[in-house]
Amino acid sequence: MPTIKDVAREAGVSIATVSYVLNNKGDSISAPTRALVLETATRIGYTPNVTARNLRFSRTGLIGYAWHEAPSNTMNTVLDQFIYHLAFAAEAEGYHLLTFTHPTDDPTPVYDELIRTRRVDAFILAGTQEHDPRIELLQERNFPFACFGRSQTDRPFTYVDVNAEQGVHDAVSYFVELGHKRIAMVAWDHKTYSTSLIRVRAFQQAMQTHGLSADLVYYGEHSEDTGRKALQQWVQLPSDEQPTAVFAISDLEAIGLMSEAQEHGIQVGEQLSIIGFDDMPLSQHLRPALTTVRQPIKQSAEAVMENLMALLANSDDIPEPVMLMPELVKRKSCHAIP
Amino acid sequence: MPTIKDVAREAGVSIATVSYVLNNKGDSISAPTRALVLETATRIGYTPNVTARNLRFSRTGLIGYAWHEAPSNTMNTVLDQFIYHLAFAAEAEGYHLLTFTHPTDDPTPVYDELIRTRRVDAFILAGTQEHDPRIELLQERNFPFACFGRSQTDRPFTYVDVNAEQGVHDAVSYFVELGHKRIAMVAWDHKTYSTSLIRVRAFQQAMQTHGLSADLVYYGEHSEDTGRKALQQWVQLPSDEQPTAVFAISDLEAIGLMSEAQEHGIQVGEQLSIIGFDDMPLSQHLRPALTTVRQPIKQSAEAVMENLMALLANSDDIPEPVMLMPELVKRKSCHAIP
DNA sequence: CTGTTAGCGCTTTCAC
DNA sequence: GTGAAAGCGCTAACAG
Repeated sequence: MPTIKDVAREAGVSIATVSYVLNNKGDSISAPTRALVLETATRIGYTPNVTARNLRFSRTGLIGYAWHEAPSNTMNTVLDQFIYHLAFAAEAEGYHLLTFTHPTDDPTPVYDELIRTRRVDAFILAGTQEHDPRIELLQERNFPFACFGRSQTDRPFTYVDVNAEQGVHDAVSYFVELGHKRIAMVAWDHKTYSTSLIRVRAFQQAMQTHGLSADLVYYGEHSEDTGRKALQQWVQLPSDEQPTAVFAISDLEAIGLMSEAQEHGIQVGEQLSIIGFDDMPLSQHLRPALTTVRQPIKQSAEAVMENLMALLANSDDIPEPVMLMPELVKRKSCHAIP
Repeated sequence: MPTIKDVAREAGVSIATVSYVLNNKGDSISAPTRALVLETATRIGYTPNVTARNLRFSRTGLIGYAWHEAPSNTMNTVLDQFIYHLAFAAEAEGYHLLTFTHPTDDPTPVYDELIRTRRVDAFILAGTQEHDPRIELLQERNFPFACFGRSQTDRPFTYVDVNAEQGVHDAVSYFVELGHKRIAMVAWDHKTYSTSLIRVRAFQQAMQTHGLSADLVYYGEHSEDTGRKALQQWVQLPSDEQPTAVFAISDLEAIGLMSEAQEHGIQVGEQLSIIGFDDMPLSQHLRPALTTVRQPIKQSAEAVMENLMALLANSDDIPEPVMLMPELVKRKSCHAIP
């Protein structure tokens, strides 16, 4: 592999000159020399060694991103999409993503190691927790990072999040417009998912706004089965207490809900309206096609990168949080009360 | 951030000594000096700069892996799982994954650039095509790589693949055991997916082995809808020509098939047996739970890394291809012919 | 046993 | 206009 030295030798100039030409620096290179260097470089197929450059500038061109756990059994499509768009957005800015994994219960050592070895220039965090030890670490180390998802912290930090409250509100309002009064929700256990807390609160608030009671909330883990169990429970209720509409915290739960309802002979749509959250790729293909709150994942990824770039350009001033609006995608799983 | 110089100064020794101690080289460092250096290093919090080390060794500790396209609309769970396990396997070997994207139609320039800039030490390719331009490029450049998936090439290369033939054979044999004779298949267009060709051929072969005709093969793109369309077509057939069992090239098509069948009032399992391929996380939750051919994704990722490590250790001898066995996971979507 | 030094490939200040 | 040389942080011959 040719180095800058080879180019210099071939062109009969010094390595400094080659560097100047290639970087358009030192505006005092004669046109002929410049042309000669350029020609020689392409001729012998020279490309700068990125590691050497990195050493010089003490940067890496890498952004660290941790894998969310165990995609083997849970189907975390949102983050799958996020990382893909993130990779794109990073490349648009001349960066690459360095992906890594860490134990669920103790993520910080890996972050610390990556910082200490100067393996990456910054981190992007997704799936942030209410009190996220990673954020604390990064703030303490004064290391650049941007988040997808909010968190409780003492010091401000830059993040992008989806206005789930708005999405939940839209979903509930839509149900109400259709004449529903008994509206239930399937949620996750708060302990494990802070996202759930936000959405449940938004649900309660929205219901209250419409003068409805939010007493039908079923809690479970993130799984298709949770939707099933919720329905099984509600089906036991006296018929006038049974929900006519259900808002599911994610499409996965909505799918479980749908199948279980169908097995109970309940017509989803006609007899039971369902709205999900996330707009999984599969959701539009369900029968009935699932009405759901779609998160703007691509825009989120782009916004996170944008924030990070701003931070990297000027580490003193932390970009303001960005809130993106979700969109209620109306399909066939909701009908009006006759 | 402290450097080796700082340690040397603090400990009152030369940087060479520090380096020796830290790398356990030059077995001639006195115990006291060694202890002193070690103590100083931890005291001032020294960690080697990985970029400097990389420059010295002309390595990067990075393995390039290209994102499969557009996870936004297709649900490519297999590769999603693969990359996750790959990240794990890479870290076990002291590497990290550098992920990148490229245009579908023209991947090679990005690979070329990554090679020329020496951004990565090797590549891992997944979703290999019949004639893969990436493989040609890497072979020509003499750059280390390992594949998940076979391909047609002049020169040998190292790869890991799942013995799809065996999986298809098991599926068909299972149908036959259950008494099925009219067995259909949903497949992908060959042009776009070489994987499909392999599975279709295996299907035809398996059918032939059992003395059955493989005339019921429906071709479509990789989508849930393809399963639906296949069923719609078969339903038109005279009843004695309709399939009693269907093998779907992937679970996604099986899901479409199932829903469509159910909408036609066909009892999946009892009246129509279905087997999928891949064992998507959702598949076990379907009703009936889907019988499917599970690919050993984790083992595949580990085997690919193992091959790559062997190649990196000795680039002269290309590790033999590895064939992993899939497993027929029997659930509820297949019943015996009465 | 430990230190001096060259060098990995590149950028940039300072001289000429 | 161009080149010599220092230096980014680290390793490893080679001296002593």
